[in-house]
Amino acid sequence: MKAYNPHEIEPRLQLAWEEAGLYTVPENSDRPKKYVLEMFPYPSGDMHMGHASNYTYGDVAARYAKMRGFDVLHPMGWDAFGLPAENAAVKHHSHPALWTYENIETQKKSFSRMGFSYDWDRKVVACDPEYYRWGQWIFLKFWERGLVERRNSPVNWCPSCATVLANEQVIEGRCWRCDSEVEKRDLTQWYYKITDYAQELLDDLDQLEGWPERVKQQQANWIGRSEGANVDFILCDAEGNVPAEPTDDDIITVFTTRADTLFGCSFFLLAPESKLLHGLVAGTEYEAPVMELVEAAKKVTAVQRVQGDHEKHGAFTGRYVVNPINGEKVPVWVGDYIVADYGTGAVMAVPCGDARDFEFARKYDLPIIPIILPEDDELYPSLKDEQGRVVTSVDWPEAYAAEGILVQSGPYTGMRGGKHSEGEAAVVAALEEMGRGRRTVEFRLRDWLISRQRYWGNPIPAIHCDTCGVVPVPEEDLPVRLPEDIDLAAGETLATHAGFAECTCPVCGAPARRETDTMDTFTCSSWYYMRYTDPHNIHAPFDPAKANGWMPVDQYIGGIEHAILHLLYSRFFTKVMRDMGLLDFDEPFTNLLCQGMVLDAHGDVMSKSKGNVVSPEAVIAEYGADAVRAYILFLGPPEKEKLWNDDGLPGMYKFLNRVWRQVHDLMGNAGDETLFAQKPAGEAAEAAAKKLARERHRVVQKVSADIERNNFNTALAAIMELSNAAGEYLRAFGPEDRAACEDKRALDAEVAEVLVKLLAPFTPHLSDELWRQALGREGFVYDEPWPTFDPEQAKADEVELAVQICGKVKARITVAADAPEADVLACAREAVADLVAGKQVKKEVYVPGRLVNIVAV
RNA sequence: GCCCGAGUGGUGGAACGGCAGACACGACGGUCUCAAAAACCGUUGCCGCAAGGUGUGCGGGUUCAAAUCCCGCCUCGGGCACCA
Repeated sequence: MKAYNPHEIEPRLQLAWEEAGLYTVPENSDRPKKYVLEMFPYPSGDMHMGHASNYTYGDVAARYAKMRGFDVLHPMGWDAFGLPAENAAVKHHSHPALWTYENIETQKKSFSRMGFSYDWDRKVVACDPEYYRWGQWIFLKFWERGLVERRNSPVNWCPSCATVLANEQVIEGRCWRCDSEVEKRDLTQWYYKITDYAQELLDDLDQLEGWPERVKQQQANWIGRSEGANVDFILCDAEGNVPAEPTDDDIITVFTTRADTLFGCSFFLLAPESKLLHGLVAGTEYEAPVMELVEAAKKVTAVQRVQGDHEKHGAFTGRYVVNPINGEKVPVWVGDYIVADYGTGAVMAVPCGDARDFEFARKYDLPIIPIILPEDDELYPSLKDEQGRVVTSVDWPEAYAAEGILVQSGPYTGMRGGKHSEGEAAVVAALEEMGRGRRTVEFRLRDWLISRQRYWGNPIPAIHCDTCGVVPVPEEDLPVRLPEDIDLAAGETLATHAGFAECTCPVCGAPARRETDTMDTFTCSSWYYMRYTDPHNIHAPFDPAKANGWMPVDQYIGGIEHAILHLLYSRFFTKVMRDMGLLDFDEPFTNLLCQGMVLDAHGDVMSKSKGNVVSPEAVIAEYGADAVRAYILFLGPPEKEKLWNDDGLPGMYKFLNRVWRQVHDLMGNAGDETLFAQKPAGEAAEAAAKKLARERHRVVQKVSADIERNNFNTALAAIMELSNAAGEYLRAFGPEDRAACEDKRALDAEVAEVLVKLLAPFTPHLSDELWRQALGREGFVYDEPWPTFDPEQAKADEVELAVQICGKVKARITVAADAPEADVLACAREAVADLVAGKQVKKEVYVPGRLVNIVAV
């Protein structure tokens, strides 16, 4: 027997697997399919521990599925567009493609060194024109379907990245990538109208039973559906007179979820960015203070706002509107806490029921009219009895936003108020009746801003023509290729590049300008998983038959940081492509596993600046890929954060060594390396043999179930238990003892095979080497069927039970597993007879295989 | 503020409402060795010499039985946030 040497085995087998095309998945077989996918990486440089763990989980799932008889699609690729490549190009005076492809090669080698079972024939690289042309094609199809829009509005601008960002890419007012403070700018940009799918994106979360609850919750939060009503207020003069026939210009609509509080509206607010504002104050004494506030509001950054407690500011416009529910005149103010692009950008203020309005009313001494009270409030009886009493702001301690009883609310007084309340329904019904309100739903989700002012991305296939306007690039002209001769270090961009923008209008043939913005990299990652199903198609992004055959992804694995971004966009793409007739399913990812971060031993994030980074390459160099894989899996459940402690790795290496020797020993070819101490065979020894035979079945059952639940750590623990049982057995019987007994020879061979196969998804090199070298088999263990088990044989014929008195363990008894309840109880009573003596037995509970509980007092 | 999730030995972590701490790491003791490494054996929640007691963030409750279910807190992590 040779000693276990991963450094010799692993590279040799990796080469053999590659030469055999082991991971090339067959098309059109009659086996069931399984699509196992890990989120493709950004080619940032070396493989880090996050990659290693993420892809190890996927590899176990894929290898297990293959051995269970599935055709397994398990591809890999690179999310290759993005800013780091540009920054590197500037730094090294080279081209982003160079840096990108170099990193891809480095990572690809690392992945192979980990022994991952990827079908490399299906590699997808997002910056390859053969891939990105279809991203452009999808853009054109979205455009045809009215899902592309170019519009001017305030957008998030990252000054450091020199580009705009999507809402999803702004985290607490900062750029998701470089952490710079994001500014608001008014710019004309390209959007994908994801809001058209807001309702379905929300509803279909319910279908996703295989997704973690927190991810669904986060998406629901982000989509942010609010049911409410639009209510029309009408501009009036200072006396409260409204035009007899109000036109659209006289109406300002607000969105509210609390129409029930309309009687408490004491002022009215517009966002500083409101387009109506200037018309209301132009030429009046109010113009100056209002405009001053508008200017001041522009200077408040998102970061300042997020950091909370930003004091509210407002200014009176000198104008009034009439409240449709009671005809009351209320003043119109501008308030810097009103969000311009949510609802209508105008709000009815009800200070008694809203903390923000309350704060504003206090500051500017505006009336606070109490119209809703908690049922047990002490003011309630007095207000209820004395209709018409107006309590001033001095009397009213704080905003009451919860459900309550409406007071001072005309015909609605006494009704329940609150969101979706009786009062709310009644008020909206009345407004609808008079044509001054209607039910509506608002979403927090904004359209997806996809244009970026960067070079290293997928060019937006559009052309600007002076006569025809903005027109699409004809399909046959795709792809719009990125020019290769660009000097980013000298500050050159697509917009300043000589030649790129130059073109002719495809409609009228006149000289025109090409769009010089590129697409958000998240457009590339929104459909790559479909491309894997048909990666070399030159006529279409994919053949719908192939995509429908493999999709949806059965098991998707990636980081929690994409809970919203990538996962929401991908769901959106899937739904649009379904509506285009390309796909016949609604959701791209059936089961989602979000892995937790790998942290250092103290629980800190690994970072270069902290100097606490553990490189997978370095530990592979010491212990081999199999030990690293197994150790990662053993650290804990995938979805939890994992603390990497170098001290544990040698332990895993030791375990693999032990299995190596045990398998050889079981096969009778350990030679002088039979290291296990010999004990004379006897009754205890026979018990060890019996236990091993039982464990062989029990452990296969447990490992199978655990892998299916992604509990890889406990699956490995169970394999260790089988190995421990094998160790006891091998210590009890020497090679000669076993060779002389037919039953034992059979047990030896069976346990050796089971150990090798159970470990195959976890430590593929070790298993595959043992498969041929120790077990003397042919082919690859990857192609072998997963071991089966017999639940009957997994059961022990004798069990130890705890005997409790009132829930406290007082004794233990051993009984036959199938002993009748009466016998077990009799045995239990006897075991604790002295403790029960003189007491009255009230109840006896027998849980087979577990315990007997005697309740005696 | 709203919405999720998590608190178990020295450490990572196990545990369909049924013997808490599986499986490991570490530590301690031992075998082998001139010695060390490797390998192997044993001990290891806490208090206690022991009998025994006690124990899953804290306080209650349900139950024959609670880490697990319910109620109220505390702490930590994550998401959203002047979203009307």
